[in-house]
Amino acid sequence: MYAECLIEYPTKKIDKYFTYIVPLKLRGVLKRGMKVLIPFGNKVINGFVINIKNDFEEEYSLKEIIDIVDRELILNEELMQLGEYIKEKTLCPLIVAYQSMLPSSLKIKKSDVNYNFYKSYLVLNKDKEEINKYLDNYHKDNEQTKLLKELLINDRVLKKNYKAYSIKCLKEKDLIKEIKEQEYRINKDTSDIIKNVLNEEQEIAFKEIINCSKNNVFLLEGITGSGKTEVYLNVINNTLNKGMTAIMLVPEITLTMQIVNRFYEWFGSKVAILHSALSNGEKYDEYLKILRGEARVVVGTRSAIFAPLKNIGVIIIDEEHSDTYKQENSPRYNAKDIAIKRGIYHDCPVIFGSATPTLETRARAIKGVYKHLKLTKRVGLSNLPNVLLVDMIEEVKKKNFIFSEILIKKIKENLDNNLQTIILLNRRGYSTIISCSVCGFTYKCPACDITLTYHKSSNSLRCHYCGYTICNDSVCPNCKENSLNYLGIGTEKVELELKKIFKEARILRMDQDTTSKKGAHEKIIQSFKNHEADILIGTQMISKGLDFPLVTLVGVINADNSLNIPDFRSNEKTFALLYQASGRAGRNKYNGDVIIETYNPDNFVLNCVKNNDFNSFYNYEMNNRRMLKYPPYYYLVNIKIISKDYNLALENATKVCNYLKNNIAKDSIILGPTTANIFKFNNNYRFQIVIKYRFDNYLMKALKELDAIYLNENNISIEIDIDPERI
DNA sequence: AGCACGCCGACT
DNA sequence: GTCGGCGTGCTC
Repeated sequence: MYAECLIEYPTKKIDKYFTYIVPLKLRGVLKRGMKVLIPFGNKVINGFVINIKNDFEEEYSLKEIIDIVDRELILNEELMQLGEYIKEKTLCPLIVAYQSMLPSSLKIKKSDVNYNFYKSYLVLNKDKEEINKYLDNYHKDNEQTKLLKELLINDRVLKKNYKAYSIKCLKEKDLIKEIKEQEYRINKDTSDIIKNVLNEEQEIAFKEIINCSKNNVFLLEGITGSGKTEVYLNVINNTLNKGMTAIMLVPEITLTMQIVNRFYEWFGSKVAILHSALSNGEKYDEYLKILRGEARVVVGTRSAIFAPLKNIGVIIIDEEHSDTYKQENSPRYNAKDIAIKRGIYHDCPVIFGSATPTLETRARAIKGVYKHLKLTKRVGLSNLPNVLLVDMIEEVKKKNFIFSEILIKKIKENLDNNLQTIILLNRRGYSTIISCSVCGFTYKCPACDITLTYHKSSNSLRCHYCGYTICNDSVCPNCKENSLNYLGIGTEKVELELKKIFKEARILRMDQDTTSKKGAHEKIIQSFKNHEADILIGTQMISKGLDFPLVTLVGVINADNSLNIPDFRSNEKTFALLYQASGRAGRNKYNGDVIIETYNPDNFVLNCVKNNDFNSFYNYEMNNRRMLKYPPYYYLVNIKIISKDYNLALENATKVCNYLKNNIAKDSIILGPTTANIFKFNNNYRFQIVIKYRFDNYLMKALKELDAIYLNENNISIEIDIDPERI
């Protein structure tokens, strides 16, 4: 008996099957989809079984499989096929597709790590009568007595609650023994909660979804605060009651703990969570719960779409517009595509939910490809906030460089009324450009092509792409003058300036710099929620799905920031960011205000935010996309040609371009080569070519061939991103 | 990916 | 004469 295996190395050079002999002891046990330990070259590595067959025709001298890594861990047939699909669609090595499905990836070298988690308990080794007799003769009032008495009442006690010495004595007397039981690290119970009655719109959406048990994709378009989560919870509840299972994806778990806790309240231990912030042990536990069928609802981030659930009854993608659903490295899959693929396999509904869906999704909903469900009313008493655009050109004339008059006035009002304020600025650090006013020198990262950001708290200059850090010595390194200017505003500066203006205000800042430690997110959010601070300053991470009842004011500093990013989605991203941020204001009985500071108060996108008008934005941007031939009218492929050698990169970019011109459909558009968005990154020069196409029967073949050409090149590499999130 | 093998340059 | 550079090719 023989097994065809993939090798754990995630490279295209070795993306093929290797045949091994199945030893007698594993016959009948070894299955397709299992991780195995195999000799390869002169090393022992992990492999992954693709096929088991009875004969082999090759002339190799075969080696034997050493062992199965984990007998419980096995990829089912659906996921095995899904792996092939991902390889085909994203041009990744097959093993990479499977690695992204498994919890602790195949890459882990120490294959002897046992992730099973045990707790040790103590139990009686004699019957209770004998123990009582023993206690009658043993009169000391020590821990041993206490332990025995405890065990007469409870069947077992936790070992760690007692001293090793006492345990040792009792063991020697043969009175107690130790047992081990496997435990899950995460264990939640349902709690009695008020399950809100659905309003009319929610009820309609709920009914539509549950009455269509077949495969259908829904867009649940609901404004912020309209209670999409309640619809999800009811749909999932209904699915579980039918004996089926459910997956729900969220953009980032740490910021969505409020939703996860709702899931625990409703479904308790039936919920498994999967995301990257879990420890390897926790991941393993949650994965086992799913494999064993104990967890029937999976909540998680992108890769949770591969949860090995059987009999899936619904798949939900919350905040559908989030860019986190697209993986930015190999395999470059989009969880939304996988959701649709799995939805077809299980013939179950797929729900995309958002207040600001992507144009692609909304266009499909309007065309009738997806079913369009709408929630237009905010739940409870809350009203939509008033949005004000402030012209910063006028403010600068009044020497207000960061905060406009009206923003300061409103913050003050909020402080006086004991209400909370959120300030959004999509740039971290203190100052984003440091340049010399004498010689014009500007600090740049030596490995990347961007300016360094000044961080005042650590007095350092940092590259936000590669992490390069140097100490700031306050003089221009070029002309040695003490003439450095600190331009461009970051969250750190906003915090310090606000502290100067409002000396008694309690201010929190949430950005990558203040949330690098595990649990820091939750701590800041909880603290703000408990009203331990008046003002929360942060980057876009504060705009997502958070619900703070006392926040009545949201201020946006330099809203133009994200409009000016050179990407076809920058309008869409800006609208979503500002619209979602606005949704943080006035989620309760208070009315909310949103103040957006901009140098372009006439900008159409910003005015759509002001008018809370997604429809106008949609029509405007669809028109842009149609004219510029972008999605949803055209599909995109982004090809990057990367080398440490500038000339080599440029030369090959031109070659690739010519190759494409000769090998793909004539009506497909080839743009470039141009410099990539981050032209130089980690000392690599990056050129890119963008393909826009509608139907192209030659494209995939050409891309595969291109990939193969660069396989054996050493100083140059190529990256192909099909349906890129940004270009 | 990792490693061995192999063929040319500058050193104790 | 040897140590070591990294180009090439193989791993069931």
